[in-house]
Amino acid sequence: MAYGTALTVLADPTRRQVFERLRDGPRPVNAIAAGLPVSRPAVSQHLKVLKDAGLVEEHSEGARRIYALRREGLAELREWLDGFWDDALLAFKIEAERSHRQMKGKTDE
Amino acid sequence: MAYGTALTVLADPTRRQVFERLRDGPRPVNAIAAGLPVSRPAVSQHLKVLKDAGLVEEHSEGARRIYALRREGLAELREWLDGFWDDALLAFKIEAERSHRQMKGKTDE
DNA sequence: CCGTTCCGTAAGCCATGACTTACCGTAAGT
DNA sequence: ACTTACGGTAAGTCATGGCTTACGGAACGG
Repeated sequence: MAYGTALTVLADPTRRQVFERLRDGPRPVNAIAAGLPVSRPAVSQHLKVLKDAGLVEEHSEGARRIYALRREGLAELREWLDGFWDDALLAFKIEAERSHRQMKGKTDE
Repeated sequence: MAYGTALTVLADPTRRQVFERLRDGPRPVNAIAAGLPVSRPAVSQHLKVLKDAGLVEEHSEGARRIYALRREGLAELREWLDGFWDDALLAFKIEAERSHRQMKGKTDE
């Protein structure tokens, strides 16, 4: 149940910011922490949690640690979410809605 | 940023159990709480949180409150997740895999 | 009515975890 | 070697929130 891990880990707003900052590409801790409302060690701790959860990966480049996104870490969470639309037809409808945001169907709401 | 709300709310394991129990259809609080490792009031509290987050909806039937899943509450979270695959081609592949998996009804793990 | 079932709310306890500061090792520049 | 950037780890503080028990009100059956 790694989707549970992903949910737990991404629940924290600060940690989510850290994670989202990696969207645009790998970065050293420095660059990630810059501008964030918390101290640099706090960011380090968040990165550790993210890494343990398989959501980021890290490699050293000299003195710096470069962190990068691991999209596969989100896979199980995605599948779990998809599981809520288990009917194929309904799933299709959802997909369509997502694609072009226009549904005049009979759905409530 | 309602996806943040959804993440926060679904991060708790017990609350997630409550939520998942509604997958098979609407249920009164009674039925939801049965078998869970926490007290009935705890379940009520979780349901309130879920409702405030737009993840479930509630209507009264006599003395009982019936709770039901609101899949739309997951929409933003889904979109946020999808946003991590911003390359159109890659996104398409993911969609295809998702559809495929659902058609087959095959569960992996 | 009276008891029972249903469930939401209040109050309080307690563990979890997100921060801080302080410190340490390592890498590179001079 | 000395120094300066980089960043992980330790220890301790404090707020958050998930749980419990206790209670109260609403609906239904007898």
